[in-house]
Amino acid sequence: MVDYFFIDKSEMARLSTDQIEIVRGRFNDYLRQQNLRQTTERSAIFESVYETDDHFDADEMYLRLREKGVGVSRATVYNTLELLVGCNLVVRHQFGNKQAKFERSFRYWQHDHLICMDCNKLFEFCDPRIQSIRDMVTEIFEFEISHHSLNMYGHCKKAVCPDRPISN
Amino acid sequence: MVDYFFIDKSEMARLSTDQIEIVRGRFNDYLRQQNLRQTTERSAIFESVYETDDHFDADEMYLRLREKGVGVSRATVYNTLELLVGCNLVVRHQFGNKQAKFERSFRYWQHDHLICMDCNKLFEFCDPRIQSIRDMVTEIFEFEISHHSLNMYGHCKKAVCPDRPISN
DNA sequence: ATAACTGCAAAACATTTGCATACAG
DNA sequence: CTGTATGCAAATGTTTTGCAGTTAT
Repeated sequence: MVDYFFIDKSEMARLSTDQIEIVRGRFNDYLRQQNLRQTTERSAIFESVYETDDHFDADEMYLRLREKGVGVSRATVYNTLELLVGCNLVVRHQFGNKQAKFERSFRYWQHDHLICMDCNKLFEFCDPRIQSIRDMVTEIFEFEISHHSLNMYGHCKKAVCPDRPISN
Repeated sequence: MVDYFFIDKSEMARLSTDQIEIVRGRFNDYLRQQNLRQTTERSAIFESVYETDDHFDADEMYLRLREKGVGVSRATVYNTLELLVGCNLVVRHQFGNKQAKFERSFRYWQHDHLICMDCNKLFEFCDPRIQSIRDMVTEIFEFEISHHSLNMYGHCKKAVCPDRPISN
C-alpha cells in the first residue's frame, strides 16, 4: 500500500564509479560553460560531497575536508557549494532557523523531510500528492515552480525519543 | 472547482475589536499561567502584531514600534515574538535562507506559501491534500506532527515579473 | 599573460546573552 | 520587597566580502 512512501536509502546510496564519473563530467561541463575554472579545491570539494550520502552543512564539509588533509578555506567551501547548487548537483535545505544543510542531488529521488524536534533526526518521505499540489499551484498562479520545500516538524510518539539528547 | 484554493485575505484581515479582545485575553492568560509578567512592552508588541495582517520580521516590528513612539529594544521584540509563538498566537516562517518572518495566527487559515524568486512577493494557498500527507506521515512514522512548512519557489510566467527589482 | 580563484581576516547580518537597572506582582 | 523583565552593548554563529597573492587556461 505505501511502499513508495519510504525512501530506501540503500537504493540511492553510494554511486558507482561510473556514475560518479558522469556527475563529475557534468560539473566540469558546467564550469566550462560558465567560463569558470576547474581548480583542485573545487574538484576536492566535489569529490567529498559525492562521497557522502547524508545531509551536511558548510562547516561540516569544511572540517571533513581538513580531516582528509585537503586544505581549503571556508570561503571556498561556500563558494563551491553554491556552484554545485547552481548546476543542480546539490540541493540546499533550510530546516527551521538552523544553518543551511546540503545534500547531493544526482539520482536524487524527490523527497521531503520529517524532523524530530527532540533529537533533530531527519526522516525522508515521498508522497505523490505533493506533485499534484505543485501542478495545481503552477496552473492557478501561472508560476513556474523551480523547487519546493516541505518539512514536517514533530515528536516521535514512542514514550521517550531514543535519541533525545540528555539535558535539563 | 478550486475556490478553496485561494486565500481570501479580506476574510481574515483585520480582526474586530471584540476578537482582538479575545486574543489579548489569551496572551495574558498565557503569561499568567507561565508566571510571566504583563509588561507595557509585551502589551505594546502584542497590539502592534495584531494590528497588522502581513508577514513581518523582527526588525521590521522593532522599527514599526519605534515609529509609533513605543520605545522597546530589539531584545524585547525577539523575546516577545518568541512568547507569542509559544502560545500559538504567532507563527514563524523561514523562507529560504532569509531572516525569520512572523505572521499572526488567530483565525489563521492553515495555508502554505508560494514565493516569487524575482520580486520576493508572497502568495498564499491552501490545498486539502497537504492534510492527507500529514495524516499519512503521522501514521507511518508514528510521529505527532506539530507543524509543517510547505514553500514553493518559482517565477511568475508573465513575460516580466511586474515587481522585479531593477538591478544589473 | 591575465582574468579568475584562493585564503585570510574583517565585515555583515540576524539573533542571543550578560548584566546593571527598572518595575510588576 | 523580590524576582523578572528590560535596555544596552557585547557576543555569537553563519555567511559574505575585500584584497593581496596564486593559479588555471
